[in-house]
Amino acid sequence: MKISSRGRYAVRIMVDLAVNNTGEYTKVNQIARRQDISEKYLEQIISVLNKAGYVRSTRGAQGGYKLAKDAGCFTVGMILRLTEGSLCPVACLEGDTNECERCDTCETLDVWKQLNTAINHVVDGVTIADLAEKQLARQNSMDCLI
Amino acid sequence: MKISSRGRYAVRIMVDLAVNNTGEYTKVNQIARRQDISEKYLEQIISVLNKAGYVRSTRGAQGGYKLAKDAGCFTVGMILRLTEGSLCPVACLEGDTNECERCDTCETLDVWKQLNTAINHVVDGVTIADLAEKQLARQNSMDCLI
DNA sequence: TGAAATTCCTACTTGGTTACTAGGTTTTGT
DNA sequence: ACAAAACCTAGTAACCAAGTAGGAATTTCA
Repeated sequence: MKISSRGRYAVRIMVDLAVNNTGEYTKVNQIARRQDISEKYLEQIISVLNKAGYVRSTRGAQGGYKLAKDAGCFTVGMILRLTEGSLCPVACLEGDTNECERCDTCETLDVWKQLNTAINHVVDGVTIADLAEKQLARQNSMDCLI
Repeated sequence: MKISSRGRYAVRIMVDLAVNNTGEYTKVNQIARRQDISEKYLEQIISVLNKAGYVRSTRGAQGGYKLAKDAGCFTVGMILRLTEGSLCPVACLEGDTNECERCDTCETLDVWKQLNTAINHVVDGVTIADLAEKQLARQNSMDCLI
């Protein structure tokens, strides 16, 4: 029941792009430095976000990445499902029909459904913009102390 | 973000013992047959439940297992934490103090906290007795159809 | 036009975990 | 004594996570 590094990093990358958004393209090595993630690994993860159309890229010198849309358009759930695969706590709840043979008499299906609902409710209720805003607020309050 | 077979099986074993509770000891092969789980694998899982004091056993002929307490005393969360380890979606929320270096500035910690709370709320809010009751109700309604 | 900077693509590696299977030991009722 | 059970430990095959590595393709700029 752990979120993998891939998923966690993907969310952090999106928030990083939102927080440091200047309209320009951000390079992988900048994100990597700020987020303390290996450049090579980050490359792989951001390429998934790119193929899904969540970020936009340009190659070559002065290239980089930026969010494809407003940060408010992306929920944490979207990012996690993309990078983690399904967030269902049990395989039988994936897809439209339950393929499990025991599903009609399953004693435990109900708990997994509740769990699934609760998880989705949280991750689909938080956007990258929400997280970015909080981060900016935190940074500002830190600046005041200096 | 999947519950493992171990965890799922452990919950089913507990519910099975609750549903089929006669006061007598139930043999592993009976549970295995009803639940369609390999006897040997089930043995290993139930031994964890035994060591935790959730079930009680007697060896030898006519031996077996039964719930150590009333089914209402056991939550799904207890069983899962025992067999899965922690249910925290991220490692840094385990334990009393957050050991993560970035935790003071972490952009994403808040989502994981919300997720953790939501998960705990579900699994700690459902007992083995709840599941067993529903199962018995289901069985009775099936009997009526025959 | 050439060099540098950058994304893009693919393969590999290492280590751990899951989900079992297998085989033997101990205990106990009859 | 014997059979039926729980108990214990080791092994194993397959998979996945979390990277590392190296080079190809593309773009900018001097």
